Amino acid sequence: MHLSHEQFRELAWKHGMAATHQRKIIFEAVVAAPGHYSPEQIYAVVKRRIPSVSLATIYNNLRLFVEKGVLREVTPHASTLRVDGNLESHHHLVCTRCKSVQDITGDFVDFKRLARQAPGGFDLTHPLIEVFGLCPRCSAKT
Amino acid sequence: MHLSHEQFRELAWKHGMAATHQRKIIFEAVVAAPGHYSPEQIYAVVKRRIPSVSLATIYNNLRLFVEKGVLREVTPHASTLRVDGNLESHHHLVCTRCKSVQDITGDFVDFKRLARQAPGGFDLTHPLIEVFGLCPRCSAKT
DNA sequence: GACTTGTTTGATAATCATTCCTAACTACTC
DNA sequence: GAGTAGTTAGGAATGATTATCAAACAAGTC
Repeated sequence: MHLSHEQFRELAWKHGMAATHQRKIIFEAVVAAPGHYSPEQIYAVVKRRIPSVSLATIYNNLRLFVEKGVLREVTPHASTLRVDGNLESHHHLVCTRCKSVQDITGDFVDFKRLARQAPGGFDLTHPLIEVFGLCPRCSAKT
Repeated sequence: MHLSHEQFRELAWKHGMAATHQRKIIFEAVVAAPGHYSPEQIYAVVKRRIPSVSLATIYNNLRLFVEKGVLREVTPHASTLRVDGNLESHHHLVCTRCKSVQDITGDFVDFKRLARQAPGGFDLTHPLIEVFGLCPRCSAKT
């Protein structure tokens, strides 16, 4: 996907960011990516169009895009490993802002339907569900 | 939670691991943790009972526990940031082994029920769902 | 179109979580 | 209780991400 300078400027404007060339190219690279690229991969793509670009610029702008709500983070997670000692069947409620995790039990997923919609071969014998939202504390801060 | 030496030995045995003292203390620390502790926090707890323990031992054993299926990882994630350029409403199917993420659309979550079971104050106005399983490739390898 | 101000960039150093390495130790077998 | 394979402690190494800071830039003002 390519945008005109005006289109991108409007998009950036709407989210309170200056419309720089780098930002436009990075945004295009992310949206055009077939899957979910890592910063390094995006860097490689952007470098083809702006050879002088710095990896730090990729990181800065990805972060900015996520903060401004233009893009979202896949599996938002605490920056460190967490393990689950709760051996009962349960799901998780994850706060996208502070990354806290609460356990939740209950039967709110239609697994039959899910299985039908999942691509063939995806093994859902022990599905775990994670629901993202805002915990009370972060929600209050807004 | 404290286990007798015999109880832990049996548990370890069942999962094909040797029953070392360190492992027992680490396991107890994780299961006793009220929330989801980080490796550093578990290290601090274990250190109170085994002052000479090394942080690497915590990491090694947490990884082992997860591999052997004794504990599970909270929000399994790729070791690097991923952003989502898909601006349509959709959910994710995440492979717990290779960490790949596929997009999935569809209506398999009962949000009313979920809202009822979520603790008060948790903001679910833009819920994202992530379903963990095994992608076809990893599922085939077993 | 030049001026100004606050923002962004690029290059590199710094930081943080995690893994690797190796010699010394343990659990378990016989 | 000696042998052996697997485990540990400790520190060095790695890899992802963030901080720093001087130079370049965006965008509003004249």
